[in-house]
Formats: sequence, structure tokens, C-alpha cells
Amino acid sequence: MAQEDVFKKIVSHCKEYGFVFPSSDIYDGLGAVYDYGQMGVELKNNIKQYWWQSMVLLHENIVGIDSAIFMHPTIWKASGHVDAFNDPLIDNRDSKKRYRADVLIEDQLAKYDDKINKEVAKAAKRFGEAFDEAQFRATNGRVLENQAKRDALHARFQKALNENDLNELRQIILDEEIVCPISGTKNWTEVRQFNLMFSTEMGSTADGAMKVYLRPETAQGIFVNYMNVQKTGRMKIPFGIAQIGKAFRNEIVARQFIFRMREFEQMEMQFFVRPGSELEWFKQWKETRLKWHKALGFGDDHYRYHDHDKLAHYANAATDIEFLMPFGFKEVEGIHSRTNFDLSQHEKYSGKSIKYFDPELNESYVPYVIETSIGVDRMFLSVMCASYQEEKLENGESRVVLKLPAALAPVKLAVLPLVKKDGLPEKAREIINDLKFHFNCQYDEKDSIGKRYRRQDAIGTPYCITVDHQTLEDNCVTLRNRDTMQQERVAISELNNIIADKVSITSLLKTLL
RNA sequence: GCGGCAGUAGCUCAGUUGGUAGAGCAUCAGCUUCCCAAGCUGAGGGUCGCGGGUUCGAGUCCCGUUUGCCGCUCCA
Repeated sequence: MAQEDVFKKIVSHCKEYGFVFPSSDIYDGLGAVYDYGQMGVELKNNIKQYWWQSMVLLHENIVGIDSAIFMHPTIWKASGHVDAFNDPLIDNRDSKKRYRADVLIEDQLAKYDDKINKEVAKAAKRFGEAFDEAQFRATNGRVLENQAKRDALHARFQKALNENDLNELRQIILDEEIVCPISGTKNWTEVRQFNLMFSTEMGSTADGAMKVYLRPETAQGIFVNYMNVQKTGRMKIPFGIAQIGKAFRNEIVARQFIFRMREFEQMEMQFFVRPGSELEWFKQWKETRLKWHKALGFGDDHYRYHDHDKLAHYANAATDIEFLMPFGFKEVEGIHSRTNFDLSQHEKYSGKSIKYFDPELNESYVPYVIETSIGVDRMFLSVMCASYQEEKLENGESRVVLKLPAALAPVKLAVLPLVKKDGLPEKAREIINDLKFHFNCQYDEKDSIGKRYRRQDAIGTPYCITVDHQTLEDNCVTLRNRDTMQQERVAISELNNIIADKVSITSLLKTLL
């Protein structure tokens, strides 16, 4: 089966069994926004718990926070997000190429300069040593004409930029008869402003509302709380701050189901270290994070590193952990050595000192940061893709089974009376009423037993128990394993002992040590 | 954003030259009592993405719009 078909099936499966729904479904959906359903929310919560516990529980020098989505607007100036993502873009309809409108106009300005310089160079050659350049520029007709055009264009361009007048930018491009370098035509679309950050207003407009942004990453919430946590938690370097939360990016193109969404969730941990030691820590976190992924047991061949050649302005090392999705290896987690860029920027913009006094070195410094940043939704998708299997059975039939790691499965145990009479349902209820305090259980008495097993396979329930007539006599049930489909007879009193450990996140965490 | 393709029941889809909707699976109730789904009886569920137009009549033709998929583009 082609891989795209598998992906389509996974998307359908997600909807059909209550994992992921399109947002605003009954209103025909909202672009690149999705909701998690009754099964999805359980799986997602389990993923978050696995991450949180691996960070905060297993490391005494990592603590968590939960910062607000709204933050002071200056934070995004300090971080570089305001400047980095605010480009006026225009498309040429013939070549279908996109350009920055301001760059096209700057190129046009440069053309005028070229013309003028050519005239000057020509004259200089002609007059030799006697050439007075200033005099020539001030009197030559062709130079003056081009200079006047250039100055007019420059003034108009600056005015349009200052007023953020997109129509005027387009009009300039038309008036100057700027053509697409590829198609050579002037068939331009409207100019559009693409800002990666969503904005809204805080306070009523009558009071002079303040423009605030929905955070495009959770990291800054950690950086601006660095001093608070370090002081109140008496944290000593090296230490980390972990956070799980929503972030928002107004992607131009958001596609591939929940892989790239406009509203998404991140799990980030910023680890603060001594300057100079950052690359050592970078290496260590790279390994630690890959181990966390591999512990899920999907197979080591599903993962690879992708080291960045082109580094962002703040980083001195960066790598992605990529996962083999049906549409290729894709980034699930990023590990970045962010230097002291963020904290230094916040020092500068806030005017507050963000230094750490290191008693061992007896000196103060702005700590360096190693960031591990993982997309919850991407992680969710990778787990779904790796777990989804269509199996041919010995009797020639097939089944769809989600081979989720038991610790992540939404439902841990299904309790099934073999038949819907003779007191079996009552006995099953009795069992579930005890076990439901320990893990997520589901009861089902509808349809044949085989059909019920398949229903549980489809949502990835690792264990099913069947209550039959013999149960009423010996207090034993049949325990059925999702993956092997093997059954064994166990005492009801032993169920919690047998199952609880296998389906707990604790058991998964222990494999990390 | 540009270009191509698509949108009919929860899912997968059919719907003939335009005559106000069907199948399989799923769901629910009952029968059956069976340890690996698709046995029997019955039921519910769709203003055919949305808006407009042509027509006596539109799921079907035309225009617009929206959503999705693929390619290009963008991606601290």
C-alpha cells in the first residue's frame, strides 16, 4: 500500500474513533486547526505526562512553570520575532514566484544608482585628471534626471514603508514598471503583509488599547521568568525550567493534518549552563532526548538526527530529532544551543540584570541555554503513525490495531461479559468498579466477543478481560493481550497487580534509567 | 498566496443525457449466546460544503466563495 494511502487511513481512523476532529467541523472546519476527541485527549495527556515526569520527576535540577500566553509586547521585540516576521510579500502570477515587495523596490533604487555611476565613470574616463566629480553630478543633465527620479522614488518608498501602505507599495512597483526577473512580466498580485504572530488588543480601544501577541513559542515565558525561578527555587547552575503550553503561528501554508497547525502545543525545557560548557551539554541533551523517544519501542530505525548547517542568529549548535512519518522523516523535536542571546536581549530591553553569581567560579555571568523543544501534536502524530497497523490474521481475516505503548493508551482495560445474561454483566460491573480507581477502563456488552475485541484493537486498548460462566464459580477471567491475541486465565484478585504496572507511565520511565 | 484536483450519511464511496438521494461498513433497539468483527428483525441519520445564476425542474450545467489534498512559495 502506498504511504500516502496509509496516511489518509490514519487521518480517517483518527476521526472515526474520536482521536482528532477538524475544528468547527459543523461549520465546515477552520483552516489548520484541529480538536482532540475523547480518545485523543487521553493519548495526548499521557504523552505530556511521560515528558513532564521524565523532566521534572527524574531530574532534581529541573522544575516546571506555566507562563501566560499573553506577554509584554516588548518581549517579542527583544526576542527578534517582531522584526523577523513582518515582510510585505508580492507574487508574480506568471512565474508564480514570490518576492518581498520592499526588496523589489530597493533593487529598482540600485538600478538608478547604477545608471548614475555609469555616467560618472564614463565622464571620469573622458576628462581624466581634470575631472571634478561633484561638479559633474551637480550639472550633468542625465545624472540630474536619474537622481531626481531616484530621490522621488526613495521618498515615496520610505513614506509607504512608514505608513505601512501596502497598496502604495504595489503602485510603486507598477509605476516603476518593475518586472519579474523570471517571467519578465508585470502581472503582480496584491501586496500582503505576512506576520507569523497573531495579535490582538488588550484593554478597550477608548483607553488606547495595547497591541499584544499570542506567543509564537513558549520559550520566552521561561526566559523572562528565569530570575524568579532561580531565586525563589534556590536553583544552582546547571538547572532547567520545563513548560508545556500552547503557541500560535500564522503559517502561510499549514498542512499535513496536525503536523503543522496554527495553534499547537509545545513541551520545552530550557537548561541554563555555564558559558563555555554549552556544547558539552548540548551533546548530552541530544542523547538524552533520543533515548526518551526510543524508549517507546517503535524501533530505532524510525529516528534520526538532522544537524543544522544554517544556524539561526541566536544559536551556535542545533539539531532536530526526526521521525519517520508516512510522508518521510520529519522534525519532531529540536535541540538548540541558544547561547546567552535570549537572556542578554531581555537584560538589554528590560534594563534588569539577569546574571547568575557562580560561587565556584566566584564570578557573575549571563547563563548559556540549551533548549529542547518538542511539538506535542507532532509527537502525537508520530505515535499514531507508528502504532497504526493492518494485520492479516491466520484465519485469513484482517484487523486494524493501534499498537500503542501501553503507558500511552487511552483505555488500559476493557471488561467484557461473554454474554449479556446469566449475571455476567453484573459480575463485570463489579470488577470494573474496583479497577476504575487504578486506570482507565471501558465496559462493553454489545455484539459478539470477537467484534468487541476488534473495537478495542482499533483504539489501542492493551488488555481485555472476559467474564464467562466459569467466572461466577472460580472468580477467574480470561485476560487477552492486544498484540499477541494470546489469552490466559487469571484470578480477579490478581488483575490489578498484573496490569497496573504494565500500563503505568512509571514503568516506561524506569526504562530511561 | 499562485496553479491543479476534490467536497454526497460517523467512515469509504455510487449517483446514468439535469426529474427534490443510495450502498457497504458504523450506530441504536430487539432476537441469537457464540472467546477473535461483518447471523436475523427493525430503527435513526443527509436542505448533496456554502451563496447566487440558468431551467418548469439542479447532487448533476455556469459564476462566486469556503474547506481539504498535491506542487510551488514561506518556515525565529
